Amino acid sequence: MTKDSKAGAPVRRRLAPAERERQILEGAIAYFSEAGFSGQTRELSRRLGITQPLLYRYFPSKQALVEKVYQTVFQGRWNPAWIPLLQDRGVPLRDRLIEFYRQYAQATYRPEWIRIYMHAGLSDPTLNQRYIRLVRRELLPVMCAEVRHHCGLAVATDGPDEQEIEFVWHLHGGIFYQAVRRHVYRTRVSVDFQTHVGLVVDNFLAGAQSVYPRLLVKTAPDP
Amino acid sequence: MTKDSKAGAPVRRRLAPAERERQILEGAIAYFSEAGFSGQTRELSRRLGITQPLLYRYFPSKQALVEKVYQTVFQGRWNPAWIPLLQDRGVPLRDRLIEFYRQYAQATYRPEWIRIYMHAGLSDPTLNQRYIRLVRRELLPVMCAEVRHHCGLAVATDGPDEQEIEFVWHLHGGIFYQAVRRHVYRTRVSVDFQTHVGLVVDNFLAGAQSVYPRLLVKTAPDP
DNA sequence: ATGCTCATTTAGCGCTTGATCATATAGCCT
DNA sequence: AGGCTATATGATCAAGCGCTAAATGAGCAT
Repeated sequence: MTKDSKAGAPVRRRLAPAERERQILEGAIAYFSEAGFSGQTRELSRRLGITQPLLYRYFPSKQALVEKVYQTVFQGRWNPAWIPLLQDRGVPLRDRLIEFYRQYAQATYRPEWIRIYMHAGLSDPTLNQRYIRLVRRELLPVMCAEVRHHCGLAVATDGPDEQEIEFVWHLHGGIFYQAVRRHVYRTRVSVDFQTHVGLVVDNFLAGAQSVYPRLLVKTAPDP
Repeated sequence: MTKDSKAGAPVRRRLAPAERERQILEGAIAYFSEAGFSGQTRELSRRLGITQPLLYRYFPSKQALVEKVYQTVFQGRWNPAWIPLLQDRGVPLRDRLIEFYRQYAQATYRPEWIRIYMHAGLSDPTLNQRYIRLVRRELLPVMCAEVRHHCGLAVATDGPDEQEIEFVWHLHGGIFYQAVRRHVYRTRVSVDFQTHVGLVVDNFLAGAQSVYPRLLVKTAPDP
């Protein structure tokens, strides 16, 4: 029986500070995405195989660690190149949308992203509101414009109205909610994501041909 | 200066047990839907204007109170009459779907329902999985069948396949997610719900005409 | 091998939490 | 008015929380 074969003698491993910090942050993302931000530092340290006070050598407080988790998970996942991708009219709109959602899903439809996003929304939705403003300002107007063009309609000079925004948001939210079912409710979603997106995008675009003109009645009243 | 003008002397009100229990339960629903189930019994009692030990006269433990909250919020909000409503082919399918979502929204798209549902999903998704099984078993197959009929296609005898279910779930989830944006992220949704549902339902049905036949290729391969 | 440095642990403080029990008093019955 | 009942409160416990400070020892330079 060696010295550390029993629980009494822990294995003390000395890591380079940068490496240890990275490890703690990674563990914190995994743990807080499961337990939420009311998860305890002791349980986090237990999962990391370190003692709890060690966390405080690398992060001044739990709050600071939590904010670092936010930063790490949500920073740099938005790709500005998605906008020109969606605007490239040399490619059929359906293909642009499908390719966009392939990339967008890869960036954000991940367990940590989705779960931390929902945890944040329930405790303090400031982050979500900021993200939604981003989507609402950068992404949705572009989608509106491209759908209009796809339907052979003029693009409004003063931008889309609320009804139109909500209309494309239904597409966006419906796809996102599949990820919520998968990663929050942990239900099995046994269809291929790409195939599914292809179907709902085609459904959306085909339906838009007949619905979109009616949607615009208010913004452009018949003469 | 009267006896209870200062904080030192609380107003002790003696209620009928049934009334007090009802009041605590109502307050617990409001509080836990905001703070989540990691909310504290002391804060709950403070909001109710009672002392914390009094909670334990009516509920044996916090866990028991939480479970009563679950029961109260989710029990009896599902209306079996929705199924025959959706199957009534004397009414156009678009009108059936719009009326269904009007009633469904009134029953479930409420702040407490949505928020507690999401809180539950993140901490222990058992409840959500049960609810989703209900939707998946009772609601979605009916919607699939009615959409098929609406598109002039034969209804599959062995029920819809996964791809088809996910397809109608996109409609369902997209509408639900608008309620999540409203009640979880607390963003303003400044369109009329009925008008919005009308648009996305029409969009869905119009698109289905062209997409649904392709969707069924796998279940009914061409001879 | 030996000593030094600082990453890591052990011990523990102050506070909050869910839960308990004895005490006090509101409100009905007579 | 006076007494009884049981609703409500005050005091408090044990466990768990974020966080701190001193002791320890792993791993490098020499």
